[in-house]
Amino acid sequence: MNQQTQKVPVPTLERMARYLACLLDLDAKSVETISSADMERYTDVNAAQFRKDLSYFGEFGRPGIGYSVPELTRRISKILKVDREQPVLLVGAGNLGSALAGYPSLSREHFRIAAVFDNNPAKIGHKLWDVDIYDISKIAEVNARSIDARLAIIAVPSAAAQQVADAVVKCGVTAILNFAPVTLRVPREVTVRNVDFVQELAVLSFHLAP
Amino acid sequence: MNQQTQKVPVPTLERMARYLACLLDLDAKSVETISSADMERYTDVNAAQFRKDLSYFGEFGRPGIGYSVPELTRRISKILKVDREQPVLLVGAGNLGSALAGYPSLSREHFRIAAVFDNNPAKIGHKLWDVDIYDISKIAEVNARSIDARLAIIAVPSAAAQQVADAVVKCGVTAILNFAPVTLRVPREVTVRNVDFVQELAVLSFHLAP
DNA sequence: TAGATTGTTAATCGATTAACAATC
DNA sequence: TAGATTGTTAATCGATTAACAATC
Repeated sequence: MNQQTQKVPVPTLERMARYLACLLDLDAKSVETISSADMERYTDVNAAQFRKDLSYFGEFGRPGIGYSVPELTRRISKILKVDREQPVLLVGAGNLGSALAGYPSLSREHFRIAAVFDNNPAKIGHKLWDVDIYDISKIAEVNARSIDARLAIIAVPSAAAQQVADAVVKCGVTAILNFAPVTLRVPREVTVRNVDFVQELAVLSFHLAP
Repeated sequence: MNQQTQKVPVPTLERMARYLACLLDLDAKSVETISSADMERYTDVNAAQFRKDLSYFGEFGRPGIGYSVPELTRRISKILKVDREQPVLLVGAGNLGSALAGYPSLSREHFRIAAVFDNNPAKIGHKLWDVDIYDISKIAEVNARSIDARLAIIAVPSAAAQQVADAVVKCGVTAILNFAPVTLRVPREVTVRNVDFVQELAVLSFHLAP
């Protein structure tokens, strides 16, 4: 069975992304072959889980041998669609946006911040790292012109997040990474993932001794 | 049954943190009462799920009426231990660390960045927002002196993350929020949560049309 | 009382893991 | 061949959701 006929669990996708990051490291170190037991050592993901995850997408290894690191890297990259360059719109050129745009592992996985948007006149027309900052009202125009991104990162204050989501969806974005701690309303065909580090801290806080 | 006798699923804790953020908003708007069906409208979490989640910790509502927003806020805050101020060590005063320290919702949930650490001599001795930046080698000393934090945020490059984790664990930290895309090795009693936004992007990328 | 909504049980659904035949 | 390791099935485990008696 494959991706078309069977739907892939979200936890599997999350782990696939982990495997890829790990494999890119191994590949950089010129490791050639790896077994599922080795992967467990690197990622803490159960070896059976690893093999099961891969099985949603096909066959990747050789019994008795293991997996070719370069080949597995290539094939997972393709599955996650990071074998090609993926342009990303970044909305919000504040502290967080700036940190995200400068993140080293972005380019390694073929994500490219293609344009930055902000509503602060002091920033518009300047650059964030190497990327032009445009007025938020220009999203549609800029994206249509040449970028044609379908991925957007929302790194604006909570109060503005929904409007920004509406705007990026209108210009063709179908996947949003949202850093504002609010529930975004989007059409069903748009995928949203939320990152809320205060929520993460709260979960950790629960585990503290009294 | 309660927290002592039954273990709470991690997804429940994650949602508890969401509920709290939502309730803080509602409380700020002076909403007095809310039903589980209302909560579903705000958070997209199924109403039965919401009630089930709360049931791990006791009884919170009144049949026919719903939940008192101030009371529920107070009680969830207590469960997540954010009813008191929680000091947090931030390691890494780069772009990301800076963005995190300045995050507005931190203080609302009673987290306080109590000290910042970096290995860049140009930063040590200065401040990040209002907080002193110390040399990384001083973690134990600074934390012992007065802060006594048990929560730490690691926002340093991947290559340094494990050493930093070792250092904070040694000085009494039992919960770590890790932004470096590596698997940290820590003693069993230490809780780690990872935030990896490139991984999040990769999951989104999978969902893009070919 | 009648209507609303909780807390909890039981049913469903889905994800993880162990086991093992197939195969390199 | 013997040993190692895959891919997949079946068993286990855990989380979600529907249903409903209790109760405000």
